[in-house]
Amino acid sequence: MRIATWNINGIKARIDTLLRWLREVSPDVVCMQEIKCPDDGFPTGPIEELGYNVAVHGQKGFNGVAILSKHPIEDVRKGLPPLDGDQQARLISGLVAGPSGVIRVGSAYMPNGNPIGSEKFAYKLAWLERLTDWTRAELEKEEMLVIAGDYNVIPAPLDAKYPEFWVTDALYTPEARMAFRKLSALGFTDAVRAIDDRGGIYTFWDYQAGAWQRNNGIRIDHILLSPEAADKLCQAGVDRHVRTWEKPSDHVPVWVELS
DNA sequence: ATGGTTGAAACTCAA
Repeated sequence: MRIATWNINGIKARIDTLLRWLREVSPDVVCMQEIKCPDDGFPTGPIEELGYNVAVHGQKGFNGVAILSKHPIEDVRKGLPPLDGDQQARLISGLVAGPSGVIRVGSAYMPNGNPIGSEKFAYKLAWLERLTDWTRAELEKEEMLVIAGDYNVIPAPLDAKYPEFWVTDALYTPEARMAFRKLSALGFTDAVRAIDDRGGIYTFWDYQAGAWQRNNGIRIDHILLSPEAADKLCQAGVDRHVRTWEKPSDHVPVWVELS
């Protein structure tokens, strides 16, 4: 079964693009980020018409995550513990029973964290630590767990066309990269990296300064697999061609194929 | 040093 993640950058502005991609790829599960709408603003109708169930954790204007699934989504959990005082909608998870078995699938949108040293940067690092705490508890269940999303972290130099360009950016700070490594080290497999260890695989190109035309890209959207899920990893990749479509998101979909 | 772009929502912010 195919599980994908896509930072859509505004579901209302991108619904036709999403439907086109769903028809083309027909993934079993899609983790979405930056839907930028409240729950009742999500265009569930046309998505359900394509055979998907929908779970949404929305927010007006900013952030917002969702899960689409051809299989029923059970035990949906919204938000990242501790929930008190955190108004930002950046995590949703649910149990999906598909051809590969029962998987807890999480759609995660890590904070951007710029500029470095700001309150936002501190929130980013704290959020990654909270996610690490949450996943540590989940991993103890020794069940299939897939955390897919926009991590807003460039893990290594080969994950950027021009790494030196990013040294003053929160996405590439030693602190952010260390936090991502600490999360991964709990036992996750970075699916795309496990399949292909070469450079030049990017998931995001800025709208500005001709980043796409210059292939000035970075790999910040990741699919992390628990050991039980990694055992079933067959293939992984990036739907790069979607960036050539009209009115594209600045991110492209990333996917895994599990047996 | 600045500008370059986009979405959502509102006369600006976040990315």
